Amino acid sequence: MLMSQLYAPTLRETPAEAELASHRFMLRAGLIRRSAAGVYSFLPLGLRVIRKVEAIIREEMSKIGGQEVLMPIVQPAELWHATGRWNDYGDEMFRLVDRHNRQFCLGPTHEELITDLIRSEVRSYRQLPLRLYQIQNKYRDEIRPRFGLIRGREFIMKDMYSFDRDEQGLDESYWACYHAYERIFARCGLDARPVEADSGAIGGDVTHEFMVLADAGEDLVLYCTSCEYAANVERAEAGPVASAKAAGEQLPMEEVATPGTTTIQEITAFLGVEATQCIKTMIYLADGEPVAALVRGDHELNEVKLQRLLGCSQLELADPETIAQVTNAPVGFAGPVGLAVPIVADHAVLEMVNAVTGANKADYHVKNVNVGRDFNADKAADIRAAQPGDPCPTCGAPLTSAWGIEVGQVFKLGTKYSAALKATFLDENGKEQPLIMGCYGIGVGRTAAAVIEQNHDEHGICWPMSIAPYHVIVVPVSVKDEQQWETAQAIYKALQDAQVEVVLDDRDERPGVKFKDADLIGFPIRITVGPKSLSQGNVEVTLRKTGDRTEVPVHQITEYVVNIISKG
RNA sequence: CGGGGCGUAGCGCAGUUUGGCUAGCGCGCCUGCCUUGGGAGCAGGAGGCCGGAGGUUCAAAUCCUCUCGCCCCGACCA
Repeated sequence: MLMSQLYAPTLRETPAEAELASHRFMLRAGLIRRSAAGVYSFLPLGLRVIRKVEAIIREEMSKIGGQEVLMPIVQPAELWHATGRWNDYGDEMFRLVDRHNRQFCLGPTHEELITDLIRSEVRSYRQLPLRLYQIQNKYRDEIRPRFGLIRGREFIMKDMYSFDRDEQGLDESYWACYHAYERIFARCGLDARPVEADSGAIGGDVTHEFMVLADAGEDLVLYCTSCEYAANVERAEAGPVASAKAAGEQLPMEEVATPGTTTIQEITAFLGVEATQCIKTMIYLADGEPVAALVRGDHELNEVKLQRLLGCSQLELADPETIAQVTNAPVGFAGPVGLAVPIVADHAVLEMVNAVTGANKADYHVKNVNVGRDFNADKAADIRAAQPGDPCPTCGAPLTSAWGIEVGQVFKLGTKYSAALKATFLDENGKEQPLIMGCYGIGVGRTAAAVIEQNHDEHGICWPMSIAPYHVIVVPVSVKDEQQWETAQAIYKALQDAQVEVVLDDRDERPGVKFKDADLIGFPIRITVGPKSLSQGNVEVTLRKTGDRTEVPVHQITEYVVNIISKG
């Protein structure tokens, strides 16, 4: 490909919309252009990268017996009604109505479709296991699309669905895919790590997310530095805390005036106590029913854990009116003593002695509150967010935290969809059983973006060889110099003949312009054909990632480059 | 959805507070000259319904009303 013909409109300045490195460089290097919020076109260079990521995915899916299918983006509402997700998905689903007033959605995912697709054909255990996958656009009307391809409303996703006869089969499918994902991300040049995760609306109980650790990540990951434990903060178990019970005698409860102090920070300053002595009481509405959740003052409540514990489909902080009704006080003075709604307490709260908490009375708190004597929790559970420094649930060493970009997730779904859609098979005994399902997604565009987050410098992208849009760019310092131009063309042709993906920068530009564009786009190898080296019969090979420069004789250049590429 | 901000040339922005002649600047683009190892220089040039609609006014990018779009923070999220 000639640079003068390549549709890669590079930008000198960064468009105002972009903040993250991946977003900035994808725009500046001419990989993508925005069409609407969270909706992008892929230009030739961007598409080449996407296709390479997809090719790696296809190879690895194929290795574990995955067969590719293509399913509709437009999906009928009935299937979604059958699983209840037409409602559960809420505003995140793009919905449309046809001329006959029939309802459809743009598929945010394909569990319903795939289950419908196989349920009439798969009849026998002899047809199992079955692993089907698709790579295609999916649609989610995100509340806030951002960061370019990292959180779009239209995005390319690979999803594999597995169908097995029993739990053991599911386990095999799950771990086969888990290991395929490790290979896929490694081949894309990513440092990705699997972490335990929450399964959210999609259902299921066992699940791992593959996280690319990067400051730009949207998920907080807690991991252990001395063992393999790693988990999304939504899921991370909070270990036990030191009990205060032995430390002190229970003192008589005492009401104190605390005018205008509604936050833990204000209370600790006003009363001169530690946050660890305070009980934070939050009133939630679980499917509309009020419930009080207690955590220690220095802890954060984990809503995902609370929701899972309560088994509700909607969980939100109660509005001020409800709080006033439940606690007889304005927001900021809630406490468990004498409260008439169900109380859920974090384990750490049960270990507290002589705690400070709201008095359920405007401008008052109570001191020396003790569990068992002054109030009882209806449920005690792990409902706080684990935090850095907490003991690892596996080995007890302190946990560390980091931000992660979720590039893939594997789920054991079980029978949620097969039961709802009556996808069954006959086992060896002729007995009808629901198929046991798993699903396994990879965000393709997001993976490419994550690669840039981990592989860039101030000048631009540093593509790993495996997914670089082209391997090599040949840059003659001056195309007007006959010897340089002839040599550059000869090298270009020789590399093409050797199946190298190469671009020749044939533009009559000053060298600085060509070098800047080469760095921005991120060709892993640059061959500079200039007067200095050429007088020695050499050209200069520069590696984008390391900046290493090597003089190579013109007649050896093809072999030299092919060798670098084959090493990845 | 709540809070904040922005829509003026392909990109980045000024001008809007205090209405006034032909709407500017840098980059990019086109032509010519010149230059060729890290985004050169000179000269000439093209490109705008100032997001859209309505209103006020002798006069609107500028004031008013409505609307559409985008960005950031939060809530939310396979």
